[in-house]
Amino acid sequence: MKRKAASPRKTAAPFSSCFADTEVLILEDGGISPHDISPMRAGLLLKKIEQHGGTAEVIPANEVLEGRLRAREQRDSKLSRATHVVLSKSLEGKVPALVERLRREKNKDTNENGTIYAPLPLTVGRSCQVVSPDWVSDCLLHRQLVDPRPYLLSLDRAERNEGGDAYTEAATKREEAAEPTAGGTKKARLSHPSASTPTVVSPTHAAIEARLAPFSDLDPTTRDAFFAYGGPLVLSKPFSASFPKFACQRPAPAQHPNRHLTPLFEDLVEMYGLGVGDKERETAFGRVLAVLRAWPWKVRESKELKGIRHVGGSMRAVIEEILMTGRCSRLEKLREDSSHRCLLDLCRVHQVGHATARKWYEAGYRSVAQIQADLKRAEETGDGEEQAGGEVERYLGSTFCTSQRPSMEQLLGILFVDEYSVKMTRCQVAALEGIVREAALKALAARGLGAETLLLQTCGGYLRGKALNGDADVLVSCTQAQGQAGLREEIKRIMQEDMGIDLLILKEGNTMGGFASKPTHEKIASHDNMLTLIKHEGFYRRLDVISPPPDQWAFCVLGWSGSKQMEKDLRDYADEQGLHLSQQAVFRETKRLTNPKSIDGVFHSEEDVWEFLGLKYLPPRLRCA
DNA sequence: CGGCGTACG
DNA sequence: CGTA
DNA sequence: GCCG
Repeated sequence: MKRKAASPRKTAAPFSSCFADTEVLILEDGGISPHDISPMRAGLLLKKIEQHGGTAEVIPANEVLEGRLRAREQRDSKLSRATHVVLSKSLEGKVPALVERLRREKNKDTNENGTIYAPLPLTVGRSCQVVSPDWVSDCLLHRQLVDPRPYLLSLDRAERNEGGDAYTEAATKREEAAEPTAGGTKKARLSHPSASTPTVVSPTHAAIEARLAPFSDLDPTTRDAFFAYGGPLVLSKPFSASFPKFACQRPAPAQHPNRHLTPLFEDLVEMYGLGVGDKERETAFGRVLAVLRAWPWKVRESKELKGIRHVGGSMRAVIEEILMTGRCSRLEKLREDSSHRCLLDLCRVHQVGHATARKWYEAGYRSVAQIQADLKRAEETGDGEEQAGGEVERYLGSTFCTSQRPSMEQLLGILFVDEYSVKMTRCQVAALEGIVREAALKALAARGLGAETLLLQTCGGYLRGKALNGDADVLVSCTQAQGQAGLREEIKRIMQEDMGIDLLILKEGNTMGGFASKPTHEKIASHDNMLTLIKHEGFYRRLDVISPPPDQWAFCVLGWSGSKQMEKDLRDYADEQGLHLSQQAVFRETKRLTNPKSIDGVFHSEEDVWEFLGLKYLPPRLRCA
């Protein structure tokens, strides 16, 4: 039964123009109590003001207090002057400092570091009124611009300290203009009708909007997706209490507000994993990194993260140091160690991790370049015989090859170390996908199967929307099982023989007949895959082609889409539900689930899998944890 | 204090 | 042990 | 390093 086409939205008339001609500057303070202006609340206020005909902008109060306003942020400002400034009660005591800072920022063009400040979007001391957020709520409630006087912040301290300046003169005038007996005191401290009932902006919808607000720099698609994601958010509790335990329960967009923290955590993960070789520490930092990538607003104090799973004392200490100094002494200490630097360099080679790098290091090799030099010597002193497609053999007599016995893959990794590090644009990944598609269509056509039976999806970072990718993970299958059998092998052959493509095969998996065994005694045909270097536009590109049977399609797409942390947490989460998730299927105890939906026993899409696990679906672009 | 994702080559 |  |  279809929905009425013209079903009017419940919120048919949510808009008014009560904020017309007002330009509101909201100072967000990062607090989470009902009286604070959390980023969530700030976003909500902003949205509401804009919906009702006004203009608004959110500025972090800390940045004003600390003089960290950036010229760029100011240039982007929609406001040339504010008619109202919204401050929380918790900042009331800081009003003098804020006023002072606002005036200073307004009057100077550069700070001590030479950073250029654009004029603040605030005409201090003119008609601008500093009010509590409840003014906004009450305007909304009455659908009109209410008298701001009861909501004015107390400026007595400001008056005392800053006597005679334009701001306090205006403030004084405002107070004089007010009924002399209003409240019986000049200190009209946030007293107003709804002071005892903290502004309730409760619907789930509002919560989602608010959670969305910090992501205003997201592209519209991601923004909409994030909007659609309800998430386990409870406004009545502190946000940290409703922050989900698992990465698969929270959206993590590529562009997130904590990029002042994540790059250093990425470095810590790499350093502990490859440099130090402490994989437990690596996972610990990786989990915190995932938290930061999903935290919906800019962390300003490490204590905001108190109580979040995986973020313990030493993690908060690291965060605090980065917030205070922009640096991480712990990481710097590790970087000073030259052995760590060498190990990281050696790990650039494909098929070389911490253990192999250490082995080579202990044998005296300090860099990839050094190994390349060794190989080059062998090439020059050797017979130099050219062997088509077999240049590797030329080096087999080198000191390095005889003493370290690198695998063929590693040798290729050394020779092509620069090519491996070159990333592809999305366009180039799409081109590789096109090549695989062409080969797959030919293979299917040869079996009398049409294009409509082709299943093809490029997963990995590409599917998550990454602009640059180190490889292309292309999944290929066929809705008809007989079309999938041997498909990957056929694609390889067509690419090499019919299309004349230069393919270096690094690895080929189960060319049929392999079975997954671990979680079940039931036999499940595993994926047919290959890892190759494909020459394209003059570069060798890493191309993975994976071909699962059609009934495993959804699990495979999910399993190859990442991020790594997302995959880990999906499995952890499944375990907690008494289930087992693999790239082939979901298992309960030891038996594969074949008929969970009691319809036809097939998971057709990623969505089906998420739903079965009891998870809100996260589109790939929100899996950047 | 054990465990940290998991299957595969 | 390294990779996805 | 953090959790159960």
